[in-house]
Amino acid sequence: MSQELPVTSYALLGLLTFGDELTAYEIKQRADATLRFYWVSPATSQVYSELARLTEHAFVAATTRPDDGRDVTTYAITDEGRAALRVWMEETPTGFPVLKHPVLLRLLVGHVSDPARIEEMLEEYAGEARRARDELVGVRESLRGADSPGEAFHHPALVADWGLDYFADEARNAERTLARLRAEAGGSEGHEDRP
Amino acid sequence: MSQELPVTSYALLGLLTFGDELTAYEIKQRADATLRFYWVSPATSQVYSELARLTEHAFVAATTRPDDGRDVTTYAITDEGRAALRVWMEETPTGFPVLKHPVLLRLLVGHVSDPARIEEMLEEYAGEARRARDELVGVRESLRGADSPGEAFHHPALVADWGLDYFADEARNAERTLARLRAEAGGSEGHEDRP
DNA sequence: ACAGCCATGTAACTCGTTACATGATTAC
DNA sequence: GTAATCATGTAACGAGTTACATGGCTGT
Repeated sequence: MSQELPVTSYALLGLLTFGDELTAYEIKQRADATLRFYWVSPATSQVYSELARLTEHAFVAATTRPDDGRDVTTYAITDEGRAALRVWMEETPTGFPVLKHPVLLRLLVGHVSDPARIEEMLEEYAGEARRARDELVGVRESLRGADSPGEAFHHPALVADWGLDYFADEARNAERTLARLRAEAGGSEGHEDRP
Repeated sequence: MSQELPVTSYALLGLLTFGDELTAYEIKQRADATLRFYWVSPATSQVYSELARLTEHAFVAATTRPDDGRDVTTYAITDEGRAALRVWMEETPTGFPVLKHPVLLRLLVGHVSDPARIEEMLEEYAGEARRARDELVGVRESLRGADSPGEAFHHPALVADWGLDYFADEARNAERTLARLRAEAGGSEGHEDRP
């Protein structure tokens, strides 16, 4: 009954399945630390509105408690929420990944731009991919101790390992393409058939 | 003057830089054949509305010509369009790729689902990634003959080669993760410390 | 005769973003 | 005292989607 929620809703709901109760603010942080790499980094305002919707559906329960004078609201997943997440996982089609890759988009139309600019872009991107990988290494390390089969962070660890490979592959592809472009530029100045 | 267009606009504009003049319908097909893999597959209706906007900006020129009785409109990039594309390429930040990966999202919360369902999902995805790669092989083949440095499809060929690697890596990661899950399930039934 | 492709749009809607606003507590 | 972080939202907007509508031409 009702798989009519956007995927991001289920994603946020999923962040609450690790045994703790979080504020919207903390959920946003958790999303930035993990979801960001392979789904999205929802805007803070969206986190609040999705939580409001999840509360309406009774998939999460909000608890408002005074904390040092001010009121703080924490959210916990409910049994209905867990059931809904399970139904979504098992009965809705997974769908194929969507990749929005501005580097590849710009490379595609590289012939309208300065070759040096394209090379610069690839170099920058290789660096960014390596930095993203380094950040993920940090995430992966933080899972150690509870990442064995059956433990709480086993699946997140599998995801992180996949991500580590992905970013390494991206950096490698950027560097390989860069090397090809440089070899061409160096091999013959401007034109082909010049001995 | 005006980099205020959405990236998809420039993407469609870029599809018109390969020396031909296309109908909206054909642009949609070209997008489905190439852009789809690393940007988006815009809805047909969006192709029409983006082309209308690009025409307003004089980045493309529409030519309506009767063809077998009915009127057919083709679009060609203008000099202004080429200049705008170049400015966009060289003066706006490229941005980091956004990956919406439903397989990784579901794997992350795998502990709320049936393990068999997760394995099934990974198996399916590995197959889909291989099929996507096969389709890209077809695209890559179609570029042969004009893919050398300096030729029209050199950059698209670089992109396609990158994509071939990407999909192979995805299939490999899916299979590796699947193998890990199966090894765990087979190695010890349910719990850990049982000899 | 009918399905499928070619070709062109309009209308309604939703997801998600940016900008804005507020205020309290903590660290320097 | 002032900057950063914690915490919570509202409002306006834009990109992109689905659903709908139309009609001619092409192959069987």
